[in-house]
Amino acid sequence: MAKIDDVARLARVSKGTVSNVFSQKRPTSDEIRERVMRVSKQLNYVPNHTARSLVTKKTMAIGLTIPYGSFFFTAFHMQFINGVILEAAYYGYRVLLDIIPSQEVKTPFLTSYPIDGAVVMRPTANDERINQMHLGQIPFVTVGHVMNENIEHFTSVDNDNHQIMYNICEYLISKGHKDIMFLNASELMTVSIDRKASFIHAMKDHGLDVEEHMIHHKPDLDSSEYMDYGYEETILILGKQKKKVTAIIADDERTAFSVLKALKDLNLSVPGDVSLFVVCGDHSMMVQSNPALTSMDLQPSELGAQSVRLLMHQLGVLQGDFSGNIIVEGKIIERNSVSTIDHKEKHN
Amino acid sequence: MAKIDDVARLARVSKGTVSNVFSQKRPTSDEIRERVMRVSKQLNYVPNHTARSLVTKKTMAIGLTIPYGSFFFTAFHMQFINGVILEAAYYGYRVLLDIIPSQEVKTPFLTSYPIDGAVVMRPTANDERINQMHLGQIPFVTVGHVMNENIEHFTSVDNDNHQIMYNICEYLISKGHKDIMFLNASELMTVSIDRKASFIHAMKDHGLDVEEHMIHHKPDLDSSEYMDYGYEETILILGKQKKKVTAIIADDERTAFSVLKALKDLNLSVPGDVSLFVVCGDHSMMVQSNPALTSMDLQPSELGAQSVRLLMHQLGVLQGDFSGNIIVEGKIIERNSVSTIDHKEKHN
DNA sequence: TTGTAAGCGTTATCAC
DNA sequence: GTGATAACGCTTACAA
Repeated sequence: MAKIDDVARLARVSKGTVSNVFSQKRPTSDEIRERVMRVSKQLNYVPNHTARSLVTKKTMAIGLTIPYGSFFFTAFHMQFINGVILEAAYYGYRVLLDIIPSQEVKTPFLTSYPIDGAVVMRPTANDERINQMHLGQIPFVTVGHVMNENIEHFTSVDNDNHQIMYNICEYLISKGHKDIMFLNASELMTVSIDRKASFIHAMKDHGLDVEEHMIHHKPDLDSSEYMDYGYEETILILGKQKKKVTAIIADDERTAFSVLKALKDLNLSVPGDVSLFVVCGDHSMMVQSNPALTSMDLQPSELGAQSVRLLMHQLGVLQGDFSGNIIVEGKIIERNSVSTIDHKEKHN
Repeated sequence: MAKIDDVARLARVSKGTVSNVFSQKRPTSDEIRERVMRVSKQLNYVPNHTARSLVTKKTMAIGLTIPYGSFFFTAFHMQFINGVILEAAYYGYRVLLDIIPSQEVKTPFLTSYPIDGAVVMRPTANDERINQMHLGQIPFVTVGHVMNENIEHFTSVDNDNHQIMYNICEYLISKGHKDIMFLNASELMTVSIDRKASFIHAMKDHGLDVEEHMIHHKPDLDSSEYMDYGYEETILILGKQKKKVTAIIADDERTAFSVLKALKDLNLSVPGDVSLFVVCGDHSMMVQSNPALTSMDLQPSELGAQSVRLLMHQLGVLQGDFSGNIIVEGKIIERNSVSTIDHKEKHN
């Protein structure tokens, strides 16, 4: 590969000038610029990204850290990633997928991350990756709030998980549901902690008790139960234990579909016997499902875009020291999986 | 951030020695290694990735190039990406998402790619990105074969699209279907070219004519029709034009769901009136759909892993100059969306 | 096994 | 506007 000296020599200018032509950081005369570009094309020269990074201390890449424990992407992840990539590209940044797989990895020793900043998706409590970023002094914004000791971090994007969960409960309760089963996200994630609290809160506010069988958490990725989350719980609680449950809240569409399958196996109809509410999920899937699934739209793509914008502020790409929380609204989208319970009927 | 000199000074060794401790390329005495590590921890030192890259000429990252025109990920993409990331991580490589968005981008001037190699997903005919890689001398493997002038490239991973399409057709024909509508992928992608050819081939082999209304191509991403692909075609051909169609082959699950919706709107049942066959698609979705969708499993995750392995051979990480095509098998998974046509019944 | 010093390919700082 | 030259932080011969 041709290097800057080759171009400089052939164009009979100094390397500094060639550099200026490409970086556009200093003006150059038309004549020289043209000559340099012509020679560059001829030699097939492009500036070496790594060398440039070494001196500018910018990699023009941001890391996208996917939560450990949700390695199988859901629609939420995909849409979020879409939002991040698109927005990052807009500012000339590339996205480095930064996933810590649970499997063994060959990386012998760590090095610094070749990124200027990072978007950390759904941090867990005391998330080790957050500590890493903090130590490495890498600017980052999280989706979902940080719960690490000694780290006060106020740059994050999130839905208002408290509000969202509260709204979902009120929605269901207003339809006459009292026996609600909540299939929450992984216990480790901070969002699930918030949602659980709000679930309990909302129930209490309406004079409803929360029993143990009503809240479940998604198992770890390594767990054999991971893929069946939703199915097993439904079979167990509604089938074997014969608990009364009139509505189920599922954490994502995969879980929702598992529930649907379990309900079918139990000969229970939706929403006739049991109502189903999905937190997030892919629109086209929700629509087509039978019945179409009522859901809470978390606007993942918007979350992704906003998180990048926040990061750009931290990196100085966007003006203004904009740090803080951005709340993206969640909207209930009514479809056909939730029905109203007529309590008089139930009295016989 | 601490640098290697700081560590060297404090540990009273040379920078070369510190380097050796971290890179493990040369043996170091236990005593010194320990001292260096202790000081490093104390100073919070990690080797600078960029500086290392500059001299080793390795970035330890591979690019993952998602096809232009399919910016909305399907299950195929997600599973493929999963396969790539996992396998790359195993060899200590990170993955740089390398998507060329159709929108305007701020990148003023190009630089070299900070990657050691790339996986190019679903290249189009005369794919510009392939030309770029070729020019930049970046090793790459494609998923789907290359159709660029002057570029002979034999390192790719693929399903046997000819065989797959042929098998699908034979499967449908064996069930008595003669009027099959094929909702193909984007016209630009090389896979769609192969599949179209095989579709026609298979039909001809069974004495069936292929009329114009039987083959469609997914519109461009920018097109307003993109999201409705499947719905519009079904309404148009089966509804307005009242063409006889007993089976539909959909390119992905999104398209399949759109078709399902259109069919419902047309008051046509699946598989009673029309059979539906999906190429690829997410297992959990296909299973839960009503009816469960019969599909061809393309094993995207396996494709991803294999493509990385091939790339590792090219990068010398894996031994042996393994270049060529790896074919990943496609398997028909029978569920409930395809029915057998009894031709006697149709004679009244 | 460890130290020394010459790069790696840019950009940045000065002069001019 | 342009040209020298010193960084940038590391690896790697080569020497010791």
